[in-house]
Amino acid sequence: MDKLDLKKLAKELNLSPSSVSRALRDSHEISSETKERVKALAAKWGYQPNPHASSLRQSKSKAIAVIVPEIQNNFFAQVINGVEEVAKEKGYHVLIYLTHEDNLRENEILNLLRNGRVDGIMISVSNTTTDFEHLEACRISGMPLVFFDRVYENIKVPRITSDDEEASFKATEVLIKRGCKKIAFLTLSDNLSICKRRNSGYERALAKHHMLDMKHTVECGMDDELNREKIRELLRGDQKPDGIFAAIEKFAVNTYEVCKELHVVIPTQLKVISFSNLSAAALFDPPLSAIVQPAYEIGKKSTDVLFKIIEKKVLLPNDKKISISSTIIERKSTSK
Amino acid sequence: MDKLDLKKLAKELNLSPSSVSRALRDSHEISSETKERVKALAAKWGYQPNPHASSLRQSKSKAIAVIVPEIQNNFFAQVINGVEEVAKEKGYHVLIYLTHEDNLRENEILNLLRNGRVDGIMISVSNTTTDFEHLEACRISGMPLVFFDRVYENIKVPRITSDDEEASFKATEVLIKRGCKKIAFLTLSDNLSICKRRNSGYERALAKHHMLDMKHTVECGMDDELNREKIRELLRGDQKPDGIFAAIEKFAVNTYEVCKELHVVIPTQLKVISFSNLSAAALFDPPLSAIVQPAYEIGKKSTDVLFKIIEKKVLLPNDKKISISSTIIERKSTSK
DNA sequence: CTGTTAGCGCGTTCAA
DNA sequence: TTGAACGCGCTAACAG
Repeated sequence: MDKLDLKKLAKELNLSPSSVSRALRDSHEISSETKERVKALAAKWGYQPNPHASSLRQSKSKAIAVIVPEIQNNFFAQVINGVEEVAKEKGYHVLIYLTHEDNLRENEILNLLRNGRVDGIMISVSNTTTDFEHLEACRISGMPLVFFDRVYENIKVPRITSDDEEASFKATEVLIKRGCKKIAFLTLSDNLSICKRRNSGYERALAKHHMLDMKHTVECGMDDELNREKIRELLRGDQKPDGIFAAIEKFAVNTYEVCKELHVVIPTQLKVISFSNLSAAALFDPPLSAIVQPAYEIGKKSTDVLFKIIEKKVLLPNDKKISISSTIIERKSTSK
Repeated sequence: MDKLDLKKLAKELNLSPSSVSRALRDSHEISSETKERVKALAAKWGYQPNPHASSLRQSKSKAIAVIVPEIQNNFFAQVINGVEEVAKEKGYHVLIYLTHEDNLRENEILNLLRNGRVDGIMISVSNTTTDFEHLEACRISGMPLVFFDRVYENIKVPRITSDDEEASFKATEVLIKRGCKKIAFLTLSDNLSICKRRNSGYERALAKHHMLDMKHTVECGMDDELNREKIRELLRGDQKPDGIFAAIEKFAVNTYEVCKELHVVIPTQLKVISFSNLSAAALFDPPLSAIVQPAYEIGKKSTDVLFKIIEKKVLLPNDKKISISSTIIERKSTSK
């Protein structure tokens, strides 16, 4: 059996292609009798409409794009899981693009998508993104667009995040309540929305407990060895902290590595808490106290909002800025 | 600025749309002078051809599909990373589909893709897949298809895997050399290729060391609590093993959980080794000995082979069955 | 309720 | 070297 199209179905059924098309799309202007006939044959022959023809005609692709910095990260993987779930229900397809934290790559990807390949875009911006013209251009072009987790506040599109500031505040307080006097904050780039918010939460907690003078922020990056070097310095210095709050899971891992190396005992000598969506954090030595973001929910909610835009529904005010609560799981790494 | 198409470019340049099209595709029958003119304007205006029109015309989509059981698993995430890398270089787009280990879902997805939406498919089959007609139908239809990791041997398409049998043999020998006398094997479904191969490696090692009578296989599943229950039984029974070899990372995690609960000390009372691509396995308590699969390489290689098929290149005999070596990292969980 | 016609935007004829 | 015309497969507009 070779190429199957509407015309072939139509000929077999003694109908016109357009009637077949209408029948398959459940048009109200087709008798239920012929609908049945058409659908039966379509099913029997396993007919699938050519998506390119249909997309071309309707100028919509039935596909959405998810742009993330990396995928080898439980958080983003869980988000994608949520996205796929919602997309599937809508009969949509999901395209994945990785920026590898590269602003240039992010730019290229957005360019590729500016031609109708997708009906909407969800993005978590890369940490090297300081120039947002490509995103603004995307918005202006009318492409449905949603930010999640790592957002850019100056562009007026819906943002779905977790409660970073509040969660960081609480996490810092956990350390304080467990007796920490000097808490260092390991963060990524300060031009990253999540880092800014997490930093505010950290500062607010310090301020509340009159510890602002002990504030110590260390900017880490993507390179593990470089991070370890910075953490080594930190733990060897005379301003040695007794608590570390890591804004990124990776940095908690780096901290654990250095502690092993330097024989710094967690939690006795150093308490650690971190953002992390790794379920195996409970098996760490010692089990890592974690701020778990609602990744799957963020994925689902972002996709919901994106579809509202695609379907030109009215966005409620609270669709435009959604914050979903994280959960703090205290484990041994912050115990007394 | 609204919709941009060949016609608009053509008008501005005083050329016909077909000439513009040819110029952009570097046709030899266009003067290099006009080529430059055309490309300059296209770049300036940020022209991107409509992918649906072009796909419809050329019957190719410039997209490939990756079908995986789940994404919240470092192995598959790393594979996708490799896939995206190669696809990007080829100017291809990557569609992601999750089966959630559901044969039915797998079936539906393959059906969706049977109409030209993608030029090729890469799949790691779900563990509930026992009926392979949908895959065979896909192959017969002429759709470029590649299996990776979890393959189905009876369908004649290229398979890219890691050296499961050999790696399992070695892993089992690690346990034996560290003094284990009773080694249990935690596996998923026996109709899964990887599990079959991993089981053979396990058996071969036992046989070599005359321990086949101690063979003990436990079939686990996707439900963590159920798995823990099975492991609890195992560790409480009078046939209590002194070594566990987990075919799937998840089961090692479940084992650790149960050991904590029952105060079974690893590695003194029980040694553990597992397939795992989790870099944080080094931070476990105790650090987990792991068989690390070359996930990223599997992703890249699979995509390379898929493109060879798409481009109708001749497949060398050793493109059809590729096995890439895993690496065993011994850590404290298997020390004496 | 159904058929006919036209055109989505592109790339490939064929003709000049 | 370029332009005009056609059709990929589908669906929306217009008839009947």
